[in-house]
Amino acid sequence: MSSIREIAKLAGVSPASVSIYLNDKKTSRVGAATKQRIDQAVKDLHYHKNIFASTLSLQESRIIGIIIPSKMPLFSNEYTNSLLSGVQSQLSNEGYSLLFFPSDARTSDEIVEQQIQRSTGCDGYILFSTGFCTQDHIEKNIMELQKTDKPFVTLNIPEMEQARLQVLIRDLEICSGTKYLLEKGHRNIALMLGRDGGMHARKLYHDHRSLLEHANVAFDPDTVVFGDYQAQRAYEQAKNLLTSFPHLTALNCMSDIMAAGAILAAKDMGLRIPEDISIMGRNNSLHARLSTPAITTIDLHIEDAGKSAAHLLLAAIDGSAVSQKILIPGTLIERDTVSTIA
Amino acid sequence: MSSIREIAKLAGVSPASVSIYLNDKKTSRVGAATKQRIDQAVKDLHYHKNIFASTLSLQESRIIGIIIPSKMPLFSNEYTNSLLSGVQSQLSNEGYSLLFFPSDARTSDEIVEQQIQRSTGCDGYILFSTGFCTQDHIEKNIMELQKTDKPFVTLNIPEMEQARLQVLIRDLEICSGTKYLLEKGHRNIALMLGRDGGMHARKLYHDHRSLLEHANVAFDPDTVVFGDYQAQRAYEQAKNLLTSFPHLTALNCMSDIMAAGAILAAKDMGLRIPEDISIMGRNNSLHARLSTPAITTIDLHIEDAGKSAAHLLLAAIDGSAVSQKILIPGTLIERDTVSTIA
DNA sequence: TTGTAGGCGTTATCAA
DNA sequence: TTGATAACGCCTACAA
Repeated sequence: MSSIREIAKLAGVSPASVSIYLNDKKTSRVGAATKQRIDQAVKDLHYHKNIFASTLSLQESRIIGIIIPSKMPLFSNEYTNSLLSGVQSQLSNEGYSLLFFPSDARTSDEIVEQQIQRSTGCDGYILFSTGFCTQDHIEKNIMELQKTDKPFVTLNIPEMEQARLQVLIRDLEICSGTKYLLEKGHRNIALMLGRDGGMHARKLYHDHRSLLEHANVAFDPDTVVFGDYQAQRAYEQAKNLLTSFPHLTALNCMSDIMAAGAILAAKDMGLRIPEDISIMGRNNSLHARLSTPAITTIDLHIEDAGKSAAHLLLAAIDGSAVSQKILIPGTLIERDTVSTIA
Repeated sequence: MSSIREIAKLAGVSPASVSIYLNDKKTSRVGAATKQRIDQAVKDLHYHKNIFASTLSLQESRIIGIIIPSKMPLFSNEYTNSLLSGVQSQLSNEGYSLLFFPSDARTSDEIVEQQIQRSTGCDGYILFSTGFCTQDHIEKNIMELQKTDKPFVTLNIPEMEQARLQVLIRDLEICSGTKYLLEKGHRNIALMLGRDGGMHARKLYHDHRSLLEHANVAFDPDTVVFGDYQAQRAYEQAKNLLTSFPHLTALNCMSDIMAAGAILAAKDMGLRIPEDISIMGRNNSLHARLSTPAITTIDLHIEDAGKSAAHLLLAAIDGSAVSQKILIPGTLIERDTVSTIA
């Protein structure tokens, strides 16, 4: 591992000159001939600057820590991946790297604590929420992050007093699938949610219920089920719902993948979609487009949310943003799984 | 940003004692009373060890660099995500972090060069291949990686002399979808590939062709198309193929998503699957399972491949692996999109 | 135009 | 049981 000193020796100059030249190729601080010798030495010794040493010296790493408080394997969830994709593309544009930390903890608050332990030196953080995060844990996570004295933005986490920089995906806070189904004349709507205890699922539950009540529709708690975001589970739950509540005319699913599972269930029961049963997804993922029938869904603009978060964080790092909330609204995508009821 | 020195001062001990204690809580090198004072100081000052400084001192970062030579946004491709998921879960178990680098370069060789530039200090690398990588570029990438003097493993890259540590997904080298279709009696098989120029696509092309020739089936180059791995493109290409070559009985697609696009095309043309046309996918992704009809596909065990790569890299880092090739075989998953031809 | 010296935070060696 | 000191590789202020 060749160091700047070896380059200096080989080129017959001082380490300072090498450093200055390599950080600013067109500096006038170093002569043309010297520059050439340095270039040659760099080539000969396969020199690359050690980011750890330079971070230590500059007190700036150009690395962003990604905090995802989940015990599931990373990169296995379409939703989080889209968020990450947005974050990465934006950060990459500005020359920032992304760091993902290990953790062997069980609960989401311990995971975050461990990850922060291994993260000192990052220039900032993005905190994701997951189905595992309870309100308590998130508050703890935010406090933990605040102690680092580095900027951070919360992404896709329900509104929180404590967080200064937030990007919110609005449709996770209002249950607009239910709203749409009501407009289409549906009155018997089941709701299929993600993990119980997750903040999003809870919020959706609450809003679903009040939307129904505002529309003077009786609310039956048994028509709301919590799952695990997986198609298989949704398949089983949809079957149960459709047999237990035959008067149901619509299933509002928290994700397209759950909707796809529900569609399979309905088909297997000999029901036609949308004539016999309407099914809403959420996300506008590829599954929604490729399904037959194509799934009516809500585009959450997840990637944009990721980009916004990255953008906001960079602004905070260079000091131009102090406190800000960005709301990403959803867009209804009407396809073939919802019928109108007279 | 409190340092070990401030902790030492507050606790009334030397930095050395603090360091030793924090790295080994039950050391006998530090007295019990001292330990307590250190713990208190750590709490009071929100101290976390600076990984950059510690890396510099230990010459070990416990960070693995992930090199993905693509200009597409990361985390937006199901295939790569599964690979990454395997890599991350395995590495996380052993306490390693993952680092993703930025790049604004255009070609895959420049991307890798830039990324390596920003990576010195990582303990090792995993090099991914992408549809953008030509043979030339990959060779250059490997050479570049070798110069770092750190271990690296190539993942999902066709066999390469130069690389010492490799994990190969076997089915990307033999076109087993075509083999299966031949066994099922098909003789008129079109092949729908990913990006032209990509090494995998080329290899598949070659093997498809020789499988046909071995079976004494005439090969028509016009029945092979290159795409972009996207469903939309596959949809259009499938329509073209099915109109231009009405005698076709099967479409072998390089990915499930392309297969899903092809299925949509066939349906739109009024063809029944698999009675009128058989369609093979590859990957055994969620799309294959959720599609109607469910797609017959080849499970590539992508996540396992990622885990193997991580495992191999860790073995190389601790010196127990020097040179090794791991082959991940594919498994045929028979579902509902391929018929038998008498 | 160039070199010297000190510091970034942590760790390891050696002496007390 | 503890403390002083040098080293990891880079950067920058200051001196030449």
